[in-house]
Amino acid sequence: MRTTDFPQVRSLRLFESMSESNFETLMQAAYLQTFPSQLELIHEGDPADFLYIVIEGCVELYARSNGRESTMGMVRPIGTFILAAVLKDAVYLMSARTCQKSKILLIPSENVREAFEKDEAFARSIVLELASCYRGVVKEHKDIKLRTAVERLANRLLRYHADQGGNGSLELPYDKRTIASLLGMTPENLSRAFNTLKPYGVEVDGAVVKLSDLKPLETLAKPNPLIDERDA
Amino acid sequence: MRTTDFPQVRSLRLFESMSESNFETLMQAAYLQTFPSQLELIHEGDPADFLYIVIEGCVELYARSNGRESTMGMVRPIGTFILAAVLKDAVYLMSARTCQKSKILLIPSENVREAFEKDEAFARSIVLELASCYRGVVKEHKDIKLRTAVERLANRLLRYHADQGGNGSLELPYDKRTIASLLGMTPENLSRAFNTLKPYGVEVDGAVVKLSDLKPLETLAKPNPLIDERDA
DNA sequence: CGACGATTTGAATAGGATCAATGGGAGTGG
DNA sequence: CCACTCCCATTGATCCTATTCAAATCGTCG
Repeated sequence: MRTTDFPQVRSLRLFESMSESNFETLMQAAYLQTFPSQLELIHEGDPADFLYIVIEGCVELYARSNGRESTMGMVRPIGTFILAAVLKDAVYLMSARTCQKSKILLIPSENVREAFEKDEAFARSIVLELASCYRGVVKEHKDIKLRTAVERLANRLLRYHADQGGNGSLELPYDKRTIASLLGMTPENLSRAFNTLKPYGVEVDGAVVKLSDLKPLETLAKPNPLIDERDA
Repeated sequence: MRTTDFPQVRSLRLFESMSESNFETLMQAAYLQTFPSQLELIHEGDPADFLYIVIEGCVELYARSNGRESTMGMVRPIGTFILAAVLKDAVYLMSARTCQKSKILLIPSENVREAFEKDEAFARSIVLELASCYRGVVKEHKDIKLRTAVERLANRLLRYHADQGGNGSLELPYDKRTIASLLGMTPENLSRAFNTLKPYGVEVDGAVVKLSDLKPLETLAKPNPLIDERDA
């Protein structure tokens, strides 16, 4: 794996201030692999052998307990996952599977920790990355503890809408079943939540959602930057 | 504030590998204050001016949205809170109030970030601390997404029981209303959940809970180390 | 003793889950 | 190109969980 293969990886906040030679060393230890859809990449409880970076495709993070399963997050290019487990040399708390054919970069945990020890700038970048991830989960936790299912959906729609340009229309980025699980509800309940939002100007056609009037939707959703806005 | 004032602070994982002089500098910038019970220390949305360390007493982290409020966590000596906001120079995502008369050490954010820039060992400690906090929230998030209220209570009781020696009896560490909010339910529902657990050998008398038979309780709770166990 | 707050209990309601059945593409094979 | 199949999404009916509102009880503290 040569450094020049991945300018996008290099440009990740996590790596950009790393020294060239340390980055090179890290990349030389890494593997680039393409996986088919629906392949389980990691399984919760297993030791964290690799840090994963999604180069192409999409990865779902999920967790199981008892007989239940819930989607914990989605990772799209260029994004990393399970950094915390790698740094702590602990077991994964979440499982991960591809939801499309995906190109993934795997960096052995040991090498990440070594680079973390050797490269001061990298250690600092990791702090900021971890702090962002941490705040992300806190926001999700607030979302689920402080809002009803319909409110969570309304706010999520507003977020996707803003992300996609805010021109009155948005495309759902994942299967509805996945979105339902992300939002902590069943697919049936998601479907009903969409119906509940119809009087608020939400029109669903497959994966396309049209928002004909933001005002009433925002009144219902009461978006809160301390929950809905992504950190810098 | 002199270094020798706080051997316990120095011994925090966060500070123990910091250089003596940097630690001294940090402590000299810090304030030690005693606050009465029920005082709001920080308010979500405000800029993170200080890193807080609980020396004595107890602090509740909570969040509000819409008209609702939920307890996000409790901090006891010697524990820090809102490290992530301080490092990112961002606003607090949670509010905090004392739940007893408490002695708190406040370190100006700027000084923490300065130490983080200057002291390599400190930066590394922060990474491990943040990674632990991150994994803690992920576990709470799994808890609430994968379990019913009764299951959450059962597992929490088992955790307190183990923490307190596992001799068949435990004391609830907080008000029932607080525990209810921590577990994501109403006080009424907590009361009913206790009743539901009665046939499983759970006997409640005020803040004292007796577990007469762990087997059936564990069968119901299905404790999962990837949710219930604290990280090292 | 009296007052207050916390907890518990009861009744009614709402929110969400489950089970079952139907409709609707997307992809496959003829 | 069409029929078939499969999976996803939707809808309906019902059940269960949890919230809300109200009232009673308990304990503590002055």
